[in-house]
Amino acid sequence: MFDKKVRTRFAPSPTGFMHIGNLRTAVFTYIIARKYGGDFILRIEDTDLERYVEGAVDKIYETLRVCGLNWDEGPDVGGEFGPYIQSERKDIYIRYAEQLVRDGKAYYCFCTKERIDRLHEEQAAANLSLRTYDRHCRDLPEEEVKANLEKGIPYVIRQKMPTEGTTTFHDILYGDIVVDNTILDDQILIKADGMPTYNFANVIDDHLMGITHVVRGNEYLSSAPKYNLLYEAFGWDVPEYIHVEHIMRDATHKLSKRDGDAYFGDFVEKGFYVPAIINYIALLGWAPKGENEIFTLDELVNEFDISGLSKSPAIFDIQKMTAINAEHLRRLPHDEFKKIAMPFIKKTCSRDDIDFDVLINALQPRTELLTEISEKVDFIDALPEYSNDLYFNKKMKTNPETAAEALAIIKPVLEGVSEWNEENIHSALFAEIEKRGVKNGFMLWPLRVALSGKPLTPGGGIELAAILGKAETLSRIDKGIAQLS
RNA sequence: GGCGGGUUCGUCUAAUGGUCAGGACAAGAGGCUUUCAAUCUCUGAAUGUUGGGUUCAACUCCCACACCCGUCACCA
Repeated sequence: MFDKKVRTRFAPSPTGFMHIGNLRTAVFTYIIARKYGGDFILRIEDTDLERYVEGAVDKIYETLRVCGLNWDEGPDVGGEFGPYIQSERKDIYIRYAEQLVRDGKAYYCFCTKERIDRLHEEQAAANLSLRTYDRHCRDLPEEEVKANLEKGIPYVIRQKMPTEGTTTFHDILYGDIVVDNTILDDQILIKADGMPTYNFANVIDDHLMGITHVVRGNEYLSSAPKYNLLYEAFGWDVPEYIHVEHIMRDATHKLSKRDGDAYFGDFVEKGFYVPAIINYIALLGWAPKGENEIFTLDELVNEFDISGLSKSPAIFDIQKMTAINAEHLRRLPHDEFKKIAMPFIKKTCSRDDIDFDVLINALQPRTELLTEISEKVDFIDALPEYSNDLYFNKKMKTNPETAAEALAIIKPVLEGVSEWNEENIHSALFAEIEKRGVKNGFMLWPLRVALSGKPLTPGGGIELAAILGKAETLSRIDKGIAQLS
């Protein structure tokens, strides 16, 4: 299976944004190349002129780069098997198709689109289960072909399919798949506009570029046997195929653009951290050997094994993805998390005289999505209006009256803290708590409320005090006392 | 409809003839705690609610059936 250097390719069509299912295919493709010390090639399949979207190629580059899926050969970085954009390879395909015609394995077809449509309608009306081309031009006399060509009648090139027997196709995951040749259509190789069809261009390019492992979506499984016939016609070796199942929205629907969140960019916008996205989608349709499921891309390469790939569709679960995201964020070194979190903090917090390191420490274990951060720190700039009801806490046995008492005690204690840091605030407060023999919550719950005005905060009263600084802390305590009297 | 493929807790999956069918997310209960956060502990939850066969033994192999997905383009 790996007797020659592994070469894999990711071959997207520039028709829009990067779909998450497509990205997963890219991830698997990349991983296989890296895992076996091979090359990862990027090829742009733009043979459908009508569906081409301006800027889509740049989007592909950008997404792959952000994800760390670096390619060894491709349109922008070059390579010895270029060009890597199919529209620039037009002549190559035509040359190979014409070779097949000369060998009697393909033929010019002058049938109009209208004729084919009519044919299919008739077949449907006759309740035929098969709708194939009737091979009208398959055995046209040579003179007629020549005459038509000279007259400039538009044509396509079709492959002659065998009319009997079976074709066997092999997939690493699915094993041998055998189909009856009678169901095979004389497929079009070159379209009337001179562009190759996807099927044809794929075979030519994969062969010419020395691709050893083809990873692609499951939707190609049914048409796969046709490929073998093409390889056979040229006398080429067939690469290994790995078809991966779809990512589903639910049991009966694929994750599609209609769901609004099927694109890579959508997830980034929602606050997902890129390595976590990669990690999660890799887990959709693939399972590691051990019980750990948190991996960076490099770790995935290390951990990957084809036998872990699944043959059944996987339903996308945003909750699990969120959990994995949170875990990735938690594992980040302090400074790395700070770098990532800062832009989100800055969205609602303009102050820079606060203790960011304490804030980061409080935030890091509590962040599931990066976008939550902005809302979590919005009390720092200005204390929001809040209701005294927040001072009620059943478990802590606090209420507005006990809170007023507690804040009055806290104020002079904190005023006495000369070097303002988390540790000193903590020991000053706890000394007082011990002295008075009260519950921690008696003092700390009101402090947290007075400093934040929020029911939920990154950290408790001591951390908030450390973050806000002495002056701001004391001023907010005063505000709390005033509001309670 | 023909053809191809698939089917284990709600979800992702492990177990490729022998395990109390395991883990993670989610859910529920509890502990700790300065929060409804974080963390820890525990619980419930599945082999297609099908039917046959092979075998000492079937989630695993075979045959039906059911359901789901894909495909049948001058789209990829």
